[in-house]
Amino acid sequence: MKSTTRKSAEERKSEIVDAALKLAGEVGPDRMTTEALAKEINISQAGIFRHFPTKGAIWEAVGQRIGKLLQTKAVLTCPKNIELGDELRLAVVTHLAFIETTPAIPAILFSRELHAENEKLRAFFAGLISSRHKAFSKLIATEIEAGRFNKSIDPDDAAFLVLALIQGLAMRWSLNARNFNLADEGARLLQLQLQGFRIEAEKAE
Amino acid sequence: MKSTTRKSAEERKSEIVDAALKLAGEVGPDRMTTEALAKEINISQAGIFRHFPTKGAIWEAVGQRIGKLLQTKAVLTCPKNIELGDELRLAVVTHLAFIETTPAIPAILFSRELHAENEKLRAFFAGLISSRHKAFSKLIATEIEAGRFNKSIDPDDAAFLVLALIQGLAMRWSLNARNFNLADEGARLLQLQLQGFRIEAEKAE
DNA sequence: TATGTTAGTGAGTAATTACTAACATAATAG
DNA sequence: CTATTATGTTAGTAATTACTCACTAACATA
Repeated sequence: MKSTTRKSAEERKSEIVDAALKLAGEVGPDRMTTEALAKEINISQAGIFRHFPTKGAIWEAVGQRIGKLLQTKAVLTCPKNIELGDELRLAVVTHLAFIETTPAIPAILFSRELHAENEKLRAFFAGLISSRHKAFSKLIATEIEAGRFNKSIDPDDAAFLVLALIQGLAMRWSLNARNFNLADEGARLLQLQLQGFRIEAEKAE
Repeated sequence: MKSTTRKSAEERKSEIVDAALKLAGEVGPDRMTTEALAKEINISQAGIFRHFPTKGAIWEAVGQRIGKLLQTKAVLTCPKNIELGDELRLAVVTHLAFIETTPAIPAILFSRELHAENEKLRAFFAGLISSRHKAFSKLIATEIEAGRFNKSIDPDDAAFLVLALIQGLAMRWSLNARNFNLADEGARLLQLQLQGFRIEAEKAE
């Protein structure tokens, strides 16, 4: 199929990153070959390398795309059918909802590409996670100062528990073929988690 | 290097599984090639296939080995320097200590081999996790019945939180090049986690 | 000691996959 | 309208890796 129209490099690059995100979620990061990528957007495999010098560069671009999405889109994807008591719950449920629409994220997080092959990608994700941890920690500190959370709690540790909740849930979601609702399940577990942090109120129903 | 002594098939099989566990932890499950396996035990690469029909079969054997280790060795590896308040904490810290001595476990849990290539291995690990979940859930239910945990807590959900704690911690450990003490860090976080479940006692120091 | 069995080897093969080289044509600036 | 550049193609390469095959040496034992 000889193409008659060509796209700008910018557009193609974007298409390639789109396809990478899609395939990383669908078939897994390590099966996302340059061949599969090429088929997805209907160009030749070699054509990919017009736009990225190495496959590693594609992964970097995917990382940056995810970073951008997290900034710009995350809030929008927050489901409206969940009651939100506070900012922390908003942040967590929003994050989960975003993961649900972008399953490539946990897939990449559990991938060989990240853990063994691509140091830059690992550093990038480590940074993302670290920034989430800081954000959660800050929100928790605020709750403590406001007297809503027990003041004996270390905000950093509590933030680790919340992060672990997300990651553990993502892992279970992944192992269970993504066949339950992340945000719903997460909201329920988070309720229980935060209840443990809270000071003497509605602990028993 | 022509060998002059030969080992029994049983012995060799065991050696191969040992080497697989070791290499999966050291270089990662997906870099554990049959070549590397062969070098590790000083036989030819082809020799591996005298004992296992496919590489997948090796993974299955590794899974079973891990299952056995969990049963028989887990309790023994529990570190003595940690005070244990109750059975639940014993179970979790023991589990973490075992992971620490067998880093192949999280490595496999995050591997493509498990998530994408080997359905049997996935099922096996899913079973392991499920059995841990049940065990934790039971222990938590006991605590609730004994009046030490808040009775509004759902034991299954609470067990998910505890499991998530372990898995999230293992992920952080893995991403941080295993450069902190799993059992110690886990014991501290668990303290905070369980404190949230407990009924009105020593909540503030 | 003859004979069959089992553990082992060396030399391949087929498939996959990131990446390159040489060439081709659409888009576009002058 | 033409020259140049950017985007694309086809056809390859080199490396990796699970797995096979023909054959051999150690071992058991009748």
